[in-house]
Amino acid sequence: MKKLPAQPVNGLIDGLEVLQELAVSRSPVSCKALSEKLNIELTRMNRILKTLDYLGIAYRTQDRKYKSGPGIHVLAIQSMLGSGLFSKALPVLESLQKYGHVVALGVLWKDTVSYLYHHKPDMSAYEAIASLSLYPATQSSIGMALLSEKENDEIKELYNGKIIPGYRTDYKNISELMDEIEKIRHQEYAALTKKGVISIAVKLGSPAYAAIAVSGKISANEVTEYVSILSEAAEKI
Amino acid sequence: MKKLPAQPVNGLIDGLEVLQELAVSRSPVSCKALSEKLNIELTRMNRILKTLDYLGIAYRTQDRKYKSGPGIHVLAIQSMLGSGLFSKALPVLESLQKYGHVVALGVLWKDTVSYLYHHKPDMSAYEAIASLSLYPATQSSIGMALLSEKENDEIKELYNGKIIPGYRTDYKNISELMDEIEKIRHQEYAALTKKGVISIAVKLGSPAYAAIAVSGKISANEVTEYVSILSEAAEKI
DNA sequence: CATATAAATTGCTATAATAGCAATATGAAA
DNA sequence: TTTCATATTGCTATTATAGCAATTTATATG
Repeated sequence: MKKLPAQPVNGLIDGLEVLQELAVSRSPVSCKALSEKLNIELTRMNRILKTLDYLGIAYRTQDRKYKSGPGIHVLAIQSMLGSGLFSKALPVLESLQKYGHVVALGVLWKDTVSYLYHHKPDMSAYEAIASLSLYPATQSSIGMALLSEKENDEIKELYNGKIIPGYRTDYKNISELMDEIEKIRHQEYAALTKKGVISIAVKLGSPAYAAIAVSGKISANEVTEYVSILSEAAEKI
Repeated sequence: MKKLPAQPVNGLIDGLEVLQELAVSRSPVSCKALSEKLNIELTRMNRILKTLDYLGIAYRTQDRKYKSGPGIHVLAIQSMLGSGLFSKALPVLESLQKYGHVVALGVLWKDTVSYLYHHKPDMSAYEAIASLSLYPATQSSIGMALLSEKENDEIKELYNGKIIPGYRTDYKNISELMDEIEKIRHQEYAALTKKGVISIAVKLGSPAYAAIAVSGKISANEVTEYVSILSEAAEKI
C-alpha cells in the first residue's frame, strides 16, 4: 500500500489532478468551470493553471480557457521512450496478430485499464495505436490480471461502496470479485468470457507493470495454448 | 510571453521537473542521485518522489529507486485522446506517404521538436510511431516553423548564450537565426536543406500547436507544390 | 465609442505548509 | 550479526499560501 511522505507536496497533488482533467477535456476549459468541477477554490485554481501554462504543460487560449499543452505530449513521449515499453512491445504484439484475434497491451490505472495498443483483426496498424482508450478493469482480462497483483486490502478499498462493472450489484460484489482474483492468482493468467468471446491475459514483468492479451472466439481447450503463447511473448518484452 | 501567476505553485514546478527526469531515465533512479542531478535538497526530493509514487505517476521499485509509473501513460493517453491530435492526424499523414518521402508530425518543446510521428519510406507503421524522438528545433523544419510563431524576445531568450545547432557559433548566431525566422514568417512555411535533402513544414492550427512535414530528395521547383499539399493536409487535421 | 458584466488575476495578511537539520528507520552487503 | 549507505521522519523557524476583497481584463451590447 503506497503511503504519502510525512509532508506531502500538496501543490503537486492538486496540480496533477487539474492536469488530468485538462487531459480528458475535449475542448478548452475555463478557470471557473474547472474550479467548480474539481471543487478547488477559484484563486488557487487560477494559480495552478497559470503555473501549468508557464511550464508549457497546459496552454491558455485566446479566450482565457485552458487545454493541455505541448509539454504533456513531450512528457508522454519521453516516458514511453524511457520505459522502452512501447518500442519493445510493438514488434512482439505484431507477431501475435497471425492468430487472427484481438491483441492488446495495457496498464492498470485505479479501476480502469489504459490500452496502449488494441488491435482487432483487419484493423490497420495506425488504428490499433490510435485507438487508445480506457476501460473498466473488472471487465478486461488485462485489468483483472493486473488487479490480482495488488494486496487484497487495496482491491477492497478501490471498490468499496462502488458498483463493480460485470459483478453482482449487492453487498456481496466484493467477495465475488475476490474469488475471481484468487482464481487468477492461482492460474497465473486471467481469462474472461463474454458473449462467446474469451479474453486471456498474462502479466509483463515482476512485479507486473503491464499486461498483454489475446481475445476472440477461442475454444475452451485452446486457452492453455494461448496462455503459453502469451507467456513466451511476455518473456520477449 | 508566458508569465507565472502572482503566487506560483512551487511544489508543482519542482514536481514536474522531477517527473520529466524520471521520464527520460532509461533505468530506475535513486532519490539521492536525483537530488544531486536536479540540485534539489534531499529531503524535498524524497517528498516529491513519494508523493508521485502515491499518485501512481511514479513507481518505487523494490530497491528503493524510482521510475515513471502507469499514471504517466494514462495521462499521455488521455491527453492524446483529449486533444484528438493523434487520431485525427494519423489517417492524413498516412495519405502523404504516397509521395515516397519522410512524413512527420511534431510539437515544439523549448529548443527541441518532439516527433509524435516520423515515417521514412519503407518503414512499417509501427516503426513510424514507435520511433518517437526528440530533435534540435533549429535543425528541423517543424521546429523552425513552430519557432517562428514565438515572439522575437522569447526566441532570443531561449537561445541566449547557447550554441544554436546548425548555426554559426559566434555572437552573430542569434541574428542569423532571426533572419531565418523572418524568412519563414514571410513565406508561411519552413524549408531546410541538408545534404541534398529538403524538408518542408507547415503549421497546424492558429495559433499553431504542432506542425507537419515532408522531407526527401525534393527539387527546388517542387517546393511550392509540397507546401500546397501539406497545407491541404493541415486543413484536414 | 462607452458602458455593463463576467471572469480572471492580484495584493494582502493570518494561517498553514514546508525547508532543512539531525535523528531514526530501512535495506543491502560483508 | 554488524556496518554502512540511503531513505525517511520529527521538529520548528521560516516561508509559502488560502482566500477575501479589490483590481484588471476581455467581451458583449447599445
